Amino acid sequence: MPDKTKISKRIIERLSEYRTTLEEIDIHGNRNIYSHDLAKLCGVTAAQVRRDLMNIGFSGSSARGYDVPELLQNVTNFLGFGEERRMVLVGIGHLGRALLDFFVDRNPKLVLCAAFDVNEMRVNRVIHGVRCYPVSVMGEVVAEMQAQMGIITVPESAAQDVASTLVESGVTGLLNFAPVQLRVPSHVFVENLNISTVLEKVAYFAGQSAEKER
Amino acid sequence: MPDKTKISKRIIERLSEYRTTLEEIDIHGNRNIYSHDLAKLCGVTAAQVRRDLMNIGFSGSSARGYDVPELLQNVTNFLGFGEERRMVLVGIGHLGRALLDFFVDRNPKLVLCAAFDVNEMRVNRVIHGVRCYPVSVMGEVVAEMQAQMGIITVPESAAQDVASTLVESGVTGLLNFAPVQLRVPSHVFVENLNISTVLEKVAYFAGQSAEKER
DNA sequence: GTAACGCTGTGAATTTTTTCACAGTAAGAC
DNA sequence: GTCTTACTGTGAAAAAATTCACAGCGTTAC
Repeated sequence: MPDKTKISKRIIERLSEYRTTLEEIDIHGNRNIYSHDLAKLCGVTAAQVRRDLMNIGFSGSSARGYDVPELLQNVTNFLGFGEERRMVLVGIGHLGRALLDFFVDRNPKLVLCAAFDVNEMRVNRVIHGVRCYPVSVMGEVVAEMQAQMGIITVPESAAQDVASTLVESGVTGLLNFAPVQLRVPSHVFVENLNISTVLEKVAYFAGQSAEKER
Repeated sequence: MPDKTKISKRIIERLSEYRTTLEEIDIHGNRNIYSHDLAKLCGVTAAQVRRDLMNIGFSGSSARGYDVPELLQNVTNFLGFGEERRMVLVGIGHLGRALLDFFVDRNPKLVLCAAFDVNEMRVNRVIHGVRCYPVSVMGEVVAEMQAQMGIITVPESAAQDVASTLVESGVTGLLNFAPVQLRVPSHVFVENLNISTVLEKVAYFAGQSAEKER
């Protein structure tokens, strides 16, 4: 494990992208890759790639670039996928179901181990291999399974309660789709993903471009 | 329209969040808000809020803070929601459907006006008020409707073709869920939203927190 | 052998983003 | 009226992120 220096969110995002890309390159059988090429595939600059890899203490060769399998291994370990991570999903609406669907055949070290919903119609069954429970047993099940992460796709009004319960049960990372600022202890990491915000951003810049075009 | 200075992605994201929050505050009937309070609701600092509003040329009062309806109006206009924006969705899988669902009762100026899919089973009908077409007519329909934005939720292998067709038909902003770097002309804005990347980020920091706890 | 090439690793410079800190101001108390 | 208070607007400082630019090196060509 390289070092514990504080690594920023931005760098982690890029490392994750490098990892996904490297997996594909590895499958294709390419043994080496230059910073320049990896950069292009990920939409960043070559200097950025080199700097990021420097940050996690990985070195390449000046003639052959980076060894793909070795780098993949290193990035994977750095991100903590050496061991299995368990997570749960709360809220089995359309978005929740899309996520359940999404997990089929994804990162095998990120395991979605349970899903919860208040609606009785949606629980006590298995969707895409994931068992669905009523929220009433959420705290208990999460603690028992030692899940580390929670994905929140419930309506805004329920999000804070869900978050609190998850945190009490040992969860230290949340991905929150509800458009509300969650209050959690400082040791818990929260990533907010507000679809409206993302769309409005695209709308703004789409407008800018359209303006320039005229 | 305030000014032409280059405004960064980061600022636009925050403005969008302020906007959503202000709408709720407005509905609640509060007429004024301090930078400090808006900041807390959005998870940023007060100085940040003041700086951002300064960037779009909005001023408050030293005694009453910001006038809520006026600020909401200003931010809305700045983001370009004075007029209607049309967008289309390509890929009516689980994620696409979740997004169709999501749009019910959202920003009334961001109109999802059509959806497309290759699968014949999914088209020629109306889902949540949105008409679904086969991709074969996509270019034609998009151009006719003058859609400005496209949301791509097709598999990785089809994403580039879809993007190219959309751009040819006049789209200048893309929200891309496929884990691939799209090649588009420089006047087109692309926002990539890779769920895997977001999750891996949460996993990393959840791990860090869990480690600290021990 | 040695020359030429094109890569990495990385200090240093630059640019961008965020925070600090305080002058200026309007409202309310009295 | 004057005093107090708590806010905004904003230069300036600080911090963070990115890019530059080049020394140093392994490989290949000849």
